[in-house]
Amino acid sequence: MLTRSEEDHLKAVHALLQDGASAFTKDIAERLGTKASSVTVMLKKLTDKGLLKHEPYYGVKLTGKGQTAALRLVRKHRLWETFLVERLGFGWDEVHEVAEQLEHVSSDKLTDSLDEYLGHPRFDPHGDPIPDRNGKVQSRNIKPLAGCLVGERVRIAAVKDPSDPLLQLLDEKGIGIGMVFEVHARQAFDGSLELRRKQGPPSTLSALVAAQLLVEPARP
Amino acid sequence: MLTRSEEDHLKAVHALLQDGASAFTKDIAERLGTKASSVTVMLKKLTDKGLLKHEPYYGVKLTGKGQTAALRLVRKHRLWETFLVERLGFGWDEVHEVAEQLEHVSSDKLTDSLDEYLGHPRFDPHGDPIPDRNGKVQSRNIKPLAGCLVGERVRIAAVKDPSDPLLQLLDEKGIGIGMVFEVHARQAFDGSLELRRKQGPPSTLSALVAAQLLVEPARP
DNA sequence: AACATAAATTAGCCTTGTCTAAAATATATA
DNA sequence: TATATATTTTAGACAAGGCTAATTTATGTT
Repeated sequence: MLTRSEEDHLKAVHALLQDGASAFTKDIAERLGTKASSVTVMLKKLTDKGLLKHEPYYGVKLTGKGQTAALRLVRKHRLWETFLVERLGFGWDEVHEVAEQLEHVSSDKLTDSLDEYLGHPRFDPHGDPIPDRNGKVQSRNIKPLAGCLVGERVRIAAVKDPSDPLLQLLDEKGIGIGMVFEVHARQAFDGSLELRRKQGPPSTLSALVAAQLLVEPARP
Repeated sequence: MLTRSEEDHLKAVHALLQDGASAFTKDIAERLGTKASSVTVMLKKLTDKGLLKHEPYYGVKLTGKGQTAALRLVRKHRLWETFLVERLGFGWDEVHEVAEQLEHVSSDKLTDSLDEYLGHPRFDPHGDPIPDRNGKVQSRNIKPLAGCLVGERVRIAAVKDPSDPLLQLLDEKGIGIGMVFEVHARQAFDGSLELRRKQGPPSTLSALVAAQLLVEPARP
């Protein structure tokens, strides 16, 4: 059984390793709002429990056991986010903090029942994949919107680092997961993009925001 | 903001005071699976926070603020139990432990959304009333014992017309307000009922007496 | 009244998880 | 290569919340 703090550290490591990056003590601390010295202690503890490999002064890697545990947490987090948005009517920018608490409730029966109740969703409201009960995630052909060519037709698949201000901005511009756009123009001087949708007004996005949006190919 | 342990103690006090009984340190400890000495410390802490009145060596009472906080916990607990049973298909005997965890999730928006999602239920799967967002509890779901079915588990809530001889009779049979029984058998020919309690001997009541007793559903 | 017993409290210790400050290590630069 | 800097780890302190053991208070009995 893991404590809440252990779970938080495990999830932070998993999140940092996600993008192919490596997980450093200071990054974990920053992500959790604690100090590096505290993280060191927890890393040792999780290593002793066989959840990760921690070579002092070098990086951290997840063991198979740690990977499994981390994926269970991710699964719970994203299932709860889905529940909050789809059933309780939360905005997609209001769910993170609450899901952060709900994910620590430990009951396999609860998790699996919720999964079934929601119809085994494979992606959460932010477009991130939900691991199934065996830890399998559905993979997709996604890339940053910023790298798309003019004329490409794409579906918004996910938000890379979903911060509240960013989600709110997207909400204001009427951009959400699952929506389909055509890249209509790119400003050479600042890299901003103009998107067209089938109906409704076009939207202009800064290069910075476009780099945060992950898209998948969409049929015309 | 209350810690989880503070919430647990507050709820224990509230539960003990429910039946008109008084809350003693050792009872709280027993209920929480801790030691009396630990409880004493927490009682002092909650008293300092203005949630209860604790006269050392005498009892504990809830302040208005404490009552409000306790009712919010009860509300969350029972709403989650309802959700688990009605939506996720849990058995009524499987929900307590999970609801015990879920009730500590702090988000008013979550609680109120859940309440609305469930259609503002007024009683949980055990028949216990669910306080509304202002702490109001629905007048209880009471009915004459005489109309109960064999197998029902009920708490004695009131005596309809309390005459001295009747009260004396009940006293002799060891029956009082707040006690919980299971209706174990009904004699067809005269309508008399046999009641079983958790410990101790069974009691047989005439149909006349059973008509005088008002009961409410009780959890096992 | 005096004493025995039960319950509550206090005192002191332990574990967990955090912190700060100091020491150790790795890395970049002159 | 030597050294400056950034990062990590270690050492020691502290608060929360639990425990045991000893003390205090209330209550019941002779």
